[in-house]
Amino acid sequence: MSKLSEILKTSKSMPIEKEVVLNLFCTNNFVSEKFELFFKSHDLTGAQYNVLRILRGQKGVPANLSTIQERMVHKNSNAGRLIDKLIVKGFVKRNICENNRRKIEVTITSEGLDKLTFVDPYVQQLEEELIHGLTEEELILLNKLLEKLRE
Amino acid sequence: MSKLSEILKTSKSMPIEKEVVLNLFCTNNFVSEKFELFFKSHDLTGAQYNVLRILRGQKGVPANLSTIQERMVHKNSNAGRLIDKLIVKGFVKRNICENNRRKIEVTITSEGLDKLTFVDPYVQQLEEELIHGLTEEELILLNKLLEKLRE
DNA sequence: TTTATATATTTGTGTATACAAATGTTGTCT
DNA sequence: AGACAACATTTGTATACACAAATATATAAA
Repeated sequence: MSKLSEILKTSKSMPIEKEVVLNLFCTNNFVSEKFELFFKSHDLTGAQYNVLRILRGQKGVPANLSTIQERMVHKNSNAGRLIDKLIVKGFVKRNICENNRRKIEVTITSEGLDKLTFVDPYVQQLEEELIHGLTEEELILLNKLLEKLRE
Repeated sequence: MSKLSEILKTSKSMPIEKEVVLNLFCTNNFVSEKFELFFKSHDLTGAQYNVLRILRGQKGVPANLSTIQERMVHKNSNAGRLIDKLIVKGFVKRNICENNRRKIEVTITSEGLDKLTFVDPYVQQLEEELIHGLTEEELILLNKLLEKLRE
């Protein structure tokens, strides 16, 4: 089920630019599904996991909502409500910033850090599994081509 | 804003497998955003456009919901409610199948066909714009690598 | 014919996304 | 100080997605 024509259940050929767009879409779906399935089994979503990683990267320095929002890969999702869910799960805490009471300071809790250290190796394993068919050179090339597409 | 480190606003290096996954995600976002923005300006969504194309491909032969569902790139979305919206817009019509009254026969209307023929050239233009930075060989290579990732 | 099973679609519901408007806070200009 | 714009976050709302349950029809078995 890996070839594009099998996914689209069509025998028609199409211009290469359309093929690239559809291939990108399908491959992203394929990868995202695996990740979301995995995260779900750990009561997380991909976006939540990424926010936790951003907060860990702060090394204790609190981050406010707008910085979290702009660092998120999932640009669309609403950082505020996402943080609320992580608070309920006990993985982050929030305080109003003393110097600027408009801002909110978000920090990862030790439970959040524990969750990350527990989950991280499995994430890496999944990443390795996903790209196992490609050689080092192919991966470098793929990165280069994907980046070039965004220029 | 095309380099991954700029998007993630981080200077950290990361293992290549993580980079590939994030790059895939970001490039797909980049491309999808452009398409959805375009479709929105024509009162369509990407999924709706794809369904219309599937129906045109039927060349008059009605398609039932489950076939539409399995041919859709957007596997997650609900073909039934999506078709309802296209009916409201007048682009498709539905009938109960005479031979098997469980099934629903969906066909594209002439308004739907008109919409497609109007929109199609702009879609192609957008596709060409998106991939303009890559040579023919690079596109072929990218397709190959994306497909290999799904194996 | 009744019962059971498979198929095709519809509906319901909780969650997520997209975007606009509202709220509260700070800084600036007069 | 008062008015006003800029900023950070929250809330509202319409739409979309994901998944389970319900409905309706057809097929097969007893």
